[in-house]
Amino acid sequence: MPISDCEVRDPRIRRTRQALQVALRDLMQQKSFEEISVQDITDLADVNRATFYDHYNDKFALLDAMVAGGFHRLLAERNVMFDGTCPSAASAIILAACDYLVSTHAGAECNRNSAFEPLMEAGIVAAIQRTLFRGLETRPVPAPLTPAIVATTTAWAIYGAVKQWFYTPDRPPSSEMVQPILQLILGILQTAGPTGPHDHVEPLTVSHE
Amino acid sequence: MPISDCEVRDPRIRRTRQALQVALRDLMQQKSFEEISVQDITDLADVNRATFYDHYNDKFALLDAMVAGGFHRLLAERNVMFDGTCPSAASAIILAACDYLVSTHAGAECNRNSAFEPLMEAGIVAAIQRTLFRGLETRPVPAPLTPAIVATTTAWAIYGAVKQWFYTPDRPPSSEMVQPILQLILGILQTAGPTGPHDHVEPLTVSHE
DNA sequence: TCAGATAAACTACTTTCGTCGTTTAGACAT
DNA sequence: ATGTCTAAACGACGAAAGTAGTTTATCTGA
Repeated sequence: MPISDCEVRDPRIRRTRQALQVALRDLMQQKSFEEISVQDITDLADVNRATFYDHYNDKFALLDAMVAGGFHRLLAERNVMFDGTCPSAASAIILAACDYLVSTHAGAECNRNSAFEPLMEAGIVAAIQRTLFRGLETRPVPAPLTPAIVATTTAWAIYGAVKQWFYTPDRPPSSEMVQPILQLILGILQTAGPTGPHDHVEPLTVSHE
Repeated sequence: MPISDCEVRDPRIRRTRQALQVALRDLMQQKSFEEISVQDITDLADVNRATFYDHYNDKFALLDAMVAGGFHRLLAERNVMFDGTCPSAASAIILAACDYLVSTHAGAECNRNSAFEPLMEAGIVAAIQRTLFRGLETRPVPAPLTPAIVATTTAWAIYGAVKQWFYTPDRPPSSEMVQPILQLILGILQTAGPTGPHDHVEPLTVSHE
């Protein structure tokens, strides 16, 4: 039975799981997701096929972990942290989502079929949601809303906007879309009241490297 | 090879596909989605297993068609039409999403794993998006936004809110959540300007039966 | 009504999936 | 260093997934 992916201490587990994720990523440069078998992945990762199932329920679970982890890492690399006061950190999240979507669709196309896209999308949205929630969980929101609802709504809204931008023919560069998308979703975030003690909050630091 | 699902003339095709969808729906009252095999579905639908693949690529595609069609039908039954002016029709969409989510999760639980949930969610969101887009496509929006982007963003935001409500412990009844959720997403819709010729637009008619 | 078209049934086959039980070997604490 | 714990390897198995080709039955249009 598979074990949770976060906070794995044993280096053997990390090595194997990373090998599987790298193998899947590389294979997706050539084939579409549904053409890839578990055997293909384990062959390339050089682990036994049965071992695969010690870590993931199926290839969908592997994809899920890969996307969620990859996007979360992208946010971490860019030092994106959201503390509840919106503007700059939210922009960084939007831009990261644009970049990630572009990067993952660089390889083989025809992934618009099957369960691939919805699954990848769910992973991205979940990562955005967690980031937003960390900044919102202590803030008051009018009942019956909750910080979780505000965070989830914003996360889904952001991804929806980015996705539609991505599939727009002759889309403008992502840098020009960040502000308009931010304006779209700002109304949701403003539902949350000011953060507890202080009335003024310093804008969040965001650095691109 | 599967054929598109909309506008099927041959009654044989309609009968078979409906039988498959009904079978899957009934089976999901007892087992979780991933426990259901194609054989189970075709046995209950009383069609040959090979015939299944004449209509759908796999059971995920069947689920997709079932959810999208089912939710679309729910909207149609309630006479939900969105013509671009927000309030009442948007409320009806939100309420329908709540109801549909509750109804589909009435049977076997443990569907939070695997690809089931993301796939179902994608179907619902797509149906919401199409409904919104029909009402928005002729309205002006500030560049570089497009009616499609506004519609998609709203659709995803609505579903995100409803989903998080659904998973909230001791959640209030859906009727009490419609207004707060509407307030959350209203800001997005208001990005779209007034509909073409007339400055005042009559509220959309919505009837529940 | 009849003829052509085509969906469905059916059989048979290969591939992939998912699991089980055993063995091997690497990680970690003492 | 040494012993214990446990992940990984491995082989084998049955079940399910897909696919291919042929036959049968039904719809559709003239």
